[in-house]
Amino acid sequence: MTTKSLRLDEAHQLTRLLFRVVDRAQEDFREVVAEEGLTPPLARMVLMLEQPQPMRELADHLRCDASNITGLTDRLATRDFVERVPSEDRRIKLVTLTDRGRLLRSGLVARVAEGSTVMRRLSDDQRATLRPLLEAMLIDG
Amino acid sequence: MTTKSLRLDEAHQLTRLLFRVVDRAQEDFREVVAEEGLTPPLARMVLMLEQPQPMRELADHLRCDASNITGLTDRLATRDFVERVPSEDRRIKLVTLTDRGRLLRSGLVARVAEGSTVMRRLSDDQRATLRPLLEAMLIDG
DNA sequence: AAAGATCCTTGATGTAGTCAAGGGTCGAGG
DNA sequence: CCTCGACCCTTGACTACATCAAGGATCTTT
Repeated sequence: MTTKSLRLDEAHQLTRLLFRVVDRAQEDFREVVAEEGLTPPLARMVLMLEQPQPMRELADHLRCDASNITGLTDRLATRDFVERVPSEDRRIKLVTLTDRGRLLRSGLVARVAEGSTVMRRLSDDQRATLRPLLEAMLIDG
Repeated sequence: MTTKSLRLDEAHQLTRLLFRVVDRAQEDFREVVAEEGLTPPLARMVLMLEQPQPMRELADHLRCDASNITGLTDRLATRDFVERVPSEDRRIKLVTLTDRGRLLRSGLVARVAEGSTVMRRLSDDQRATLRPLLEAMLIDG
């Protein structure tokens, strides 16, 4: 019983710790993408566009309603970062990066990786230790 | 040069991995608090109210504008989870859990700790390994 | 050819967040 | 004492996200 409540307490602490890391990581992300004038949802969408994607696909991956994608796409399109390209199946529209969008995306990719202060604080050894733990946390689902 | 680009690539991968964990953790949180009829911002506020807090304090900790706290407090107040209690300094209002709010909060604390599927996937050993890494990621500001 | 499914958009609605402005309160200096 | 500046909270206007319900266009299946 002592053992058990101790374990529970440890679990709570570790969870809190994880949440703080989560917060920090998001904040880092937000700051980085804000430098490019983007909000996190817009940036995530841009990052997902290495290849042109059907809007439906984007909705599935971002786990949101399809109608939401319409709005995000509109906002990116008015800034000339993406355009809607018709697909063979004419129901489907492929969201495609413009030249300007590709430039934006490559900048984002670099900055996001470098800008994660959370990761920068770890040594190479620590990173190597971390990787399998992160992978374990994602098993299934 | 090969070494360096390899390191960069590893960093990218690790960052992506971290982001997936972050996503998963948030999703877990959202599901758990949704069971209590709360959105994440409302839940975070409730969790912060172990003791009554000046609204200003809440704004600082949640890193948002003070006016935002007014809205969140309103929403929690109409559901009778919190109330505004005057402080000695009459400029300050203390957001305080009602009885119903305290009940809600203790339920949340338990569920959040247990509901983090991300953490449940780790063994005790893995958790022990993880902790110092998380701590390292948070060093300073 | 008709029925049903799929894709995207639109309109309505609610939450969350920001900023600017303003009223109430406190504290310090004249 | 009293005024000025600082601080706290609220309001109003605005934007971004997100959901749902409904609808038009297109494909697929029967």
